[in-house]
Amino acid sequence: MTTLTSVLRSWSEVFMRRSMHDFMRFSRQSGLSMTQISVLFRLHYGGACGVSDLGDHLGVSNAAASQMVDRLVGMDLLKRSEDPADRRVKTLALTPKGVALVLDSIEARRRWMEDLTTALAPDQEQHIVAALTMLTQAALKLESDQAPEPLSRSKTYYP
Amino acid sequence: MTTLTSVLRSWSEVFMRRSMHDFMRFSRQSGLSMTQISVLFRLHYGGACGVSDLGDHLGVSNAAASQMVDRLVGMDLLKRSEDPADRRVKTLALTPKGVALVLDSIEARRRWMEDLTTALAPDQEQHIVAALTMLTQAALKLESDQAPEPLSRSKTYYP
DNA sequence: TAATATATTTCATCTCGCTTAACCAATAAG
DNA sequence: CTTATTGGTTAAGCGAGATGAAATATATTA
Repeated sequence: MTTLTSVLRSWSEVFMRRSMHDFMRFSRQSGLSMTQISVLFRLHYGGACGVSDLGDHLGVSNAAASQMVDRLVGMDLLKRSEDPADRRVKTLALTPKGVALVLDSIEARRRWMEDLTTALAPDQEQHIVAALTMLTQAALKLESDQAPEPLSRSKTYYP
Repeated sequence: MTTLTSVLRSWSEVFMRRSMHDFMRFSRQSGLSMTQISVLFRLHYGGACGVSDLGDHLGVSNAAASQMVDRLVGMDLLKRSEDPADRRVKTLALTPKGVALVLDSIEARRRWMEDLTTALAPDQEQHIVAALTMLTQAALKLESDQAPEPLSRSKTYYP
């Protein structure tokens, strides 16, 4: 029998395999650790921030965050600049090279989805759109139901 | 307009957020690194194997694999035993504690899917089952089309 | 102004995971 | 039987990433 649960499991298996595979490839090609990638995506999606914000985000001491930033700056992926409003804080932002790296990764995923789309018959599309919409909304509802408290630092960003 | 691509992106966002969140939580709670988790899942899904098989799987030297195994044995998650057929090889297998850890993680994912299922109206189910089936098959087809060569060591296992 | 709090960096030190090289034991090949 | 070859471990050393404690510079508060 094909219950929703089993179909869902099959789908997430193939989807996860793909995602993980892409992630690993990205990590190897760029030579970046998971943490470093997380920092880049945090800055891309979450916008510029200070060193200790990053520390909070990663769940790590300020000293560790500072050193992490230092390495990324050394790779020309991040730049540090003084916040004119409060000259204690160093505003962190992606360099053009950093942005390019992030966009490449996003593009790879987009391309896969595009390919997937073309692998489907046009008359299948409509049903799938409807189904995925429902599924996404159900998942979002679950998310808000199950996390009445803030997800706090676990707000992870990924390629 | 809601193209399939955009729906797919929304879905993968929420799905990935969930998966990553679970993964990170598992990693923190168990105190295990990504590599260590990968080893446990490799043994769970792939069955017992020798030290160098593990090294191949992880893409590292035998020495590194041996040390990794040593740490996991120290945590009572793996056990080493001599293969009676070829006494050079040490057969690796999960201990009960190791199995329990893996099963916990699998169970968490299963529960989420279960919850997701119940968050859907029963009359939606049928459509979603059909849609996901199509989607999964399309993705699998893509997979086999795009990887005529063996994916080799990239055969990752995940929680 | 003086005292205190905040943001970041630096330093010494630790652990993890990796590498290469040397090594031992068991098996396979000549 | 001798000589590779193979599977695994050990040792020395490296770099990443973490920590706590101390240092520095800027803001805030009493």
